[in-house]
Amino acid sequence: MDVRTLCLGALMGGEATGYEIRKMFEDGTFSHFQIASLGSIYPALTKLTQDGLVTFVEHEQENRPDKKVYQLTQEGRRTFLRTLLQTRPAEDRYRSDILFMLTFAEEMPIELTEALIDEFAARHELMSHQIDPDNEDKQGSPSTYGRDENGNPKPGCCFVAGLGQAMCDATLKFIRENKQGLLDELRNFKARKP
Amino acid sequence: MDVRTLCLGALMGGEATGYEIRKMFEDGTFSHFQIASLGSIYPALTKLTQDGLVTFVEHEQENRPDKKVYQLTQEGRRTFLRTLLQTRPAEDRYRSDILFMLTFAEEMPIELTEALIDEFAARHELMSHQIDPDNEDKQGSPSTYGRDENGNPKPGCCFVAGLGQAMCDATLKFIRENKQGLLDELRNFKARKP
DNA sequence: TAATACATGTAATAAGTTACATGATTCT
DNA sequence: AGAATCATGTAACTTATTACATGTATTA
Repeated sequence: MDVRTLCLGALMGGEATGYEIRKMFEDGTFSHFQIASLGSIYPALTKLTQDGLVTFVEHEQENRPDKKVYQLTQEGRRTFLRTLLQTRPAEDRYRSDILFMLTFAEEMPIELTEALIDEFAARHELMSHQIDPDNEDKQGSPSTYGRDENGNPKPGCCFVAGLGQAMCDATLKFIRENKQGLLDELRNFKARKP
Repeated sequence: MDVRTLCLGALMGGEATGYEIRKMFEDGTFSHFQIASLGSIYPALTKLTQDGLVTFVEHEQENRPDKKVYQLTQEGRRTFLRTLLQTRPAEDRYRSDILFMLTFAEEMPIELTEALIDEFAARHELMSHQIDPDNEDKQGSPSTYGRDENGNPKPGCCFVAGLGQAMCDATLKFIRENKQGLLDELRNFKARKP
């Protein structure tokens, strides 16, 4: 799924600037299962504008670049919906340097192993927070996303959020239950053959 | 983590061909948290050979290209271990078209939603299988990986495999418990405003 | 004082994927 | 008969990342 489609999807929840769209992928609704950086979002929005799938209104600001608030056109909405129906979703891909490194735990100092596990846990704790739809630290954030016009949470979003939460919880639980065991094993392992 | 490092890691478990290394990322030990395609593995091995980090022995075969069995050099092993100690692991990144699409469940036919969920479940079921270290359909596979010279499973590998399994299980459990609920909600949702 | 948030945009670069090229054997 | 497995390798292409460019206001 290319960044253009991702942007269309992001705008399904209402108008937003490029900067705000990035936040959805960094912190917000989509953060745990899609990524898109500013360097790809801005060109994508330009392209979408040329193709008539989005329009923008320029809001002047003091001491800042003009803010461009993008919105789907009818054509854009239709296109996105069509894409949804026609696209065979690509394989999920998860890549984790930490897990790869932990595979070689025997070869590194135990402190490093522990640090890696702790970092893995910390990141998942953070993710768990970001997913939480009730978590509105983001006071007045652009997050109409995940909710419809009446402020009701959308079932699809809830389901996906719940799934993300479940994955995080499982990860954290596994670490709680197995970290010490691994570290002990590693100490034995190293004692036997130094 | 670039493909070269990934290849070095793959060879930490013993000798292997480029083709076999790909399998480790496709089906094997690393499949659930790293990816590497043949088009990137072969050039990486060539580069590593030039740099003296790996060597290969050519085994002639009938009716096939000669098989190149790669092996770490001492220098290669040292380099990998150093990388392990020095690398700040990059952020984990998970991307899932299916989850992205499911976010928009309200906008598509219920059958599609269900199909997407089922496919997501099926893929995780498969992954769960592939992770399972006891799963030796791969009779006599090159998988010395995850085990040391004596055939003992390596604690680090077990931990990572267990974690992957836990994530899969959590995902499957969540789907079992929430799929019907979502579909019902969607039916209500659509009944209210068609 | 340094970093972060806000705000957009471009361009060089890096990186990997897909497709092409070749070809026998085995499974379905 | 067709697909998949084994086996390597190259090259065109796509794609996104990183860095650059610019600048204020707020927070730590």
